[in-house]
Amino acid sequence: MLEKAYDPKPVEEARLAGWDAAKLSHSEPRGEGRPFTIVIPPPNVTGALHIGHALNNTIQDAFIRHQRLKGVESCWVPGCDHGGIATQNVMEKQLKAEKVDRHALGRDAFLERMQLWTRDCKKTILGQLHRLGASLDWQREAFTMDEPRAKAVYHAFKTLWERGLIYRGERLVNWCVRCGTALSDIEVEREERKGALYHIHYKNADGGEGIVVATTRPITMFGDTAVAVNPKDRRWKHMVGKNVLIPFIDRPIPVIEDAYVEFELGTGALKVTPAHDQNDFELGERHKLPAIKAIGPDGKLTEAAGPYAGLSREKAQDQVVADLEAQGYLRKKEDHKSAVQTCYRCASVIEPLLSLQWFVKQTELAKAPLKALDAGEFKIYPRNWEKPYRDWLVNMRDWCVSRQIWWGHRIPVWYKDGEKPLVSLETPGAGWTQDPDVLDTWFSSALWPLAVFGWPEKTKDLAYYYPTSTLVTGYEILYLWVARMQMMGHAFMDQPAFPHAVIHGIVRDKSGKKMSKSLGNVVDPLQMMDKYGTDALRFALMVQAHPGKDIAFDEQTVVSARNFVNKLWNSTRFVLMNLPEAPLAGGYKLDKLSHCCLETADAWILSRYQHAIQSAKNSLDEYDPAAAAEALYVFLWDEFCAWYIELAKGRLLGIEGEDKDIARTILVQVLTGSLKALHPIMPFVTEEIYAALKPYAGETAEFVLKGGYHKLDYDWSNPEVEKEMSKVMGAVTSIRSLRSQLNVPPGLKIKAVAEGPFAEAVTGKHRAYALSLAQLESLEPMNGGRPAQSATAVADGVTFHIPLAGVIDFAKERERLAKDLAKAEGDIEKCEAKLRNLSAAASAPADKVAEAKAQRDAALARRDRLQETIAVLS
RNA sequence: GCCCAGUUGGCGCAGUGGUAGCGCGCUCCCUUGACAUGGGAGAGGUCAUAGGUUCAAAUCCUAUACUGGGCACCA
Repeated sequence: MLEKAYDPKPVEEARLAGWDAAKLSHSEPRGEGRPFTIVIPPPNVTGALHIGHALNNTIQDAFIRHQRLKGVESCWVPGCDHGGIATQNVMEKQLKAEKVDRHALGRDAFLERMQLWTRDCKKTILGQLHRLGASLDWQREAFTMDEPRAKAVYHAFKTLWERGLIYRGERLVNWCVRCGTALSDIEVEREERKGALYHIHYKNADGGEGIVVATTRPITMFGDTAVAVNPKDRRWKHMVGKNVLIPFIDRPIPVIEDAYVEFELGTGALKVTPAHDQNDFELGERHKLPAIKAIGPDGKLTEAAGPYAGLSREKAQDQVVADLEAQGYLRKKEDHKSAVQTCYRCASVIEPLLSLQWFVKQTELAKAPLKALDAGEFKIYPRNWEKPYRDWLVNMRDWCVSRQIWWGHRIPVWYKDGEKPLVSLETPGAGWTQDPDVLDTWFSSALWPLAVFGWPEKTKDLAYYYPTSTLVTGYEILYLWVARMQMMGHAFMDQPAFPHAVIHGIVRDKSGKKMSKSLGNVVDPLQMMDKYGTDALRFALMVQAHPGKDIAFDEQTVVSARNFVNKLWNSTRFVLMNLPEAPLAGGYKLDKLSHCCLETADAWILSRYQHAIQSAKNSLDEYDPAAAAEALYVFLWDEFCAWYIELAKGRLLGIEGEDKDIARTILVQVLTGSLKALHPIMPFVTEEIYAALKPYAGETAEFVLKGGYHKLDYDWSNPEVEKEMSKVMGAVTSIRSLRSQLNVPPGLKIKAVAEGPFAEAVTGKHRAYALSLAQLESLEPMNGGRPAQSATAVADGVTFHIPLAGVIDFAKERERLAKDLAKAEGDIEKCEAKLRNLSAAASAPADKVAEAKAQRDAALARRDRLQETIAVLS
């Protein structure tokens, strides 16, 4: 016998051990037909997993288990990402705590420490995924920096180089002064900050009036190589062609014309700093202006800044502004808010810097993914993400892939004096030195769906599993990762890496704020699992995982999910309590029932069951986990437990016989089938229950996943019986409501007589249901007049009179009836409005009219009964 | 500036043309032999605003407001 309450811990441990021993989640190329394949978004080896990972991986696991239950060969590849800058930053923090400098340690020793860290971190992360129940193919674990993946990276680099898609050049890049490296355009975030706009006077070289420029960053003026004005701007026309002097250093620069300059902005005169601004850089190229670096990679001003050389950006800014003011250069200072760019890894201000870097050309690589998108060969769920994805592919600039850090794939390029750079996968011999930089971590991530299956080798795995089926990730890395995997997939395999991308939201805190360590509002998934069980956490996340939407995470949701798990557990306990100790040979099977023997409740629950299962499966097919979770929750709790189990109790308490076995069969089969449908979301408790139930269900599969979904070999859908049942439920509810509102003690059994068109059914066929669920002592059809001193419950098709002499408070009863009457009248009004509408229509749908009429008539009948009753009472 | 999403009871969210739903919370009653991690009964929304389409709009269209996000620009 099961325990009274579900205890997750021992069950989870035992089930995990069982699945592992059976290698349940391992896949090999086999059979005909396409497999269902997912590659995990590899978590960075920066620490432990957070609640967002729990969401991401639970969704994937649900999809994978769903496919396995459908009988599709399914493979989910685990692994981690080395995480480039992010991981190096973690290590640097550790070193800092130990007061060790990375450079003092040296590159090799540093990398050795990184390897050790990575080993531990991978263990932690994979352990957490395992505990979450993620049915990953553990034998396929990959790492973005292991041997096979390194081969893929080098091969990709070399191939792109040979195709002319990789080049090295001096370009303006986003430079993070703190991380000491270049970043790509999408690794930069923008935030609006308050600042000032400084109007600065540049004197004329030959002593004239000069010109006034406006800038937010005066310190860049030491890198100015021109001042530009609009050719149509008459205010400055006289200055064009003249030279002006940069304050303090008196370096002369020309005043030039360019249509890019706008009249209204600032003073209409733009200082041009090609080495520190993207637009200025382009302007400089048009006019063949030199680029002078005023700020170095260390964030300090260079020699070009004359007296200010060596000062940090911040200090120099204050000093320069003070001096400009003191010496009369500053003509005006106005408040100005401007967008500053910040590093997505360390949040420090980005410096646009001219530097020599490696780039991947994007225009060519974007063509195939664009075509695939337009052809519908690649779809993003929800679909509204397709447009931003498309826009990004169309507009992106070349991808800067070199990083001036140590942790990553070293760029496979070698230099030697007097020789052209050599792209080589091997050390080319004496005299050659390798490029010190490493590749952007996203370069290797982009190859992930290829590399995990052995590319560039033509492996059996690659042939079988590629392209993968579905990619599940958050919208924050749609460009950073998804788009690039598609580019690489097309570039190297002529196929998209996956036809579907499922984009989910991020997990926020209960009030909708983003979780962050500094806000202290992070939720630890392990803690949730410890407290409520893994199934509860999974269900709580899934029931809120509406496509593409963020989740406001409230621990209360996990509590109610835990309650649901317990409900499931206890309903199973109930079913088992009502089964004989020795299972029936072959089990209680639906196909042994003759349909004519089913009671209304049986036919009803089977119809609802079929509907719920189908709806859950469809929702998972459509990548809507929340809808699947919701459908099963409602069915199991509100229909199966609240009504069917209660309705079946009568037969289960009765004598042995066919009736009892039918009830048992339906309980066993519906429960078994439902828990299978729930298994993708809550694998542990469903596996445990399945083990207890399967001898009775006549099943022999070792695990839920092995047996697959219940096969429905008969169409149980039955709208008629559903309608009938809802009338029964309405009748029961009307009596319960009466009892509650008139304060009839719950234990007190009462007598009732029934009248109306549905009274015969209620007092006959459905009598037992009404007696037990409404706590009735007796229920008879009304003969003659209504009983004296009685209260009245009016439901659709049936009116109950319940003698309550001595118990009833007639004032309360009148109040109650008046309320019901008002409701009935409201309903009538709504129905008639609808009927007026429909009859006014040229082509009123006949079924809609009939439906509305039936609704109105039911409401009318209820009103009449209520009016009669009220008349009798007054 | 352009684009996208959201705006539904106290809170968090479903609901793509036909009488407003769920979870949590709240009120009252109940330890009846699966479950108090439970059961029953209730209270509580003119579905952001203004127009429009339609016999009929939370649902479709247009505009506005607010919130969030993406992109671009910012001298």
